[in-house]
Amino acid sequence: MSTPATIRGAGSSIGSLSQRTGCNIETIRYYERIGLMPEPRRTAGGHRSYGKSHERRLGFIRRCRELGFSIEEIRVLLGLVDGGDYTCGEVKAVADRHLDDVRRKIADLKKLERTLKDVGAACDGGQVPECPIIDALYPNTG
Amino acid sequence: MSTPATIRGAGSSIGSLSQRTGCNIETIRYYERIGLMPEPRRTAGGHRSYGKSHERRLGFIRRCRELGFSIEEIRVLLGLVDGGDYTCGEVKAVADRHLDDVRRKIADLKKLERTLKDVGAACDGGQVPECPIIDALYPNTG
DNA sequence: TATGAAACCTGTAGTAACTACAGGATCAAG
DNA sequence: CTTGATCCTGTAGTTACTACAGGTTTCATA
Repeated sequence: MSTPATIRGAGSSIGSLSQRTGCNIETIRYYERIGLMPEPRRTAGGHRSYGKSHERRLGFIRRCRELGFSIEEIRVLLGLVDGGDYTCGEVKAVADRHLDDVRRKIADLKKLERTLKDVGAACDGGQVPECPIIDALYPNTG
Repeated sequence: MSTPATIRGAGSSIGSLSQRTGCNIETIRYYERIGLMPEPRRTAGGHRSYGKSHERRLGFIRRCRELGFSIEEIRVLLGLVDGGDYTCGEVKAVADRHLDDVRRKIADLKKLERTLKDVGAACDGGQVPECPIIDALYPNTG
């Protein structure tokens, strides 16, 4: 009458939290070690026991990571949330700074893509030795 | 009548190689340690002494890194060059694989950019607590 | 030739964000 | 009570460098 890991609010094991969130076990322990996740209660034998709030928080962290926020950015975000008195402006500042980062990365990669395409275009991929790509990769060959 | 570091083909110091290539000293030593750069000759006192071929090779490595090739990809490329019997096709294969990687990264970042923009749009950045960005970052808040 | 600062040497440890063990304890089912 | 799955801690590995500490060499100047 219940999922194996959640028997009447007794809390769930790290394994089942891992399965539900898609975050692997070592990573959950890692987040605890670096202080993103709070220390959970333990069973008599010392096994970690998680509740709903842990799952929510871990979900938040994972979502942020998917969106490319760094651990330190997430720490700031969580600090605001934990403090409880954050404003929209504070949160938006973090998000906007991050958006700028992402846009810069896109621009860099696009430049890179063009160069790689150009470099590759010079080469027909044949059996001939002395590939023009190699030459192109030597800066100002003289 | 000569640059301080290059006295009559005697080879240049790691410091001047660093300056000419823009690659910092620790990194040059690191490339040597991992086998990308060959061990250079040494002075009587044990200081590294580089020639033109080292500068060319280091230039190649740096250029590849700028283009986002990983150290292992560069190792493959250099292996082909060092072997001397590479074909255009082999080189192009490495470059094309890398170009695919870059394009995948661009696509991912663009998706991310859209999401961050959407998330940010919900927020007016005001003084109000309870920012909608935070809510958006909790996955399926129920 | 002596001196002293700048550059160099080796080896180790730190960075980001995890992942992967080793070696042992606990849990849940039968 | 046994057994196999899961969990525990602690340490080391990953990528591509960077940053020391503590000591030696070089080289321009006095």
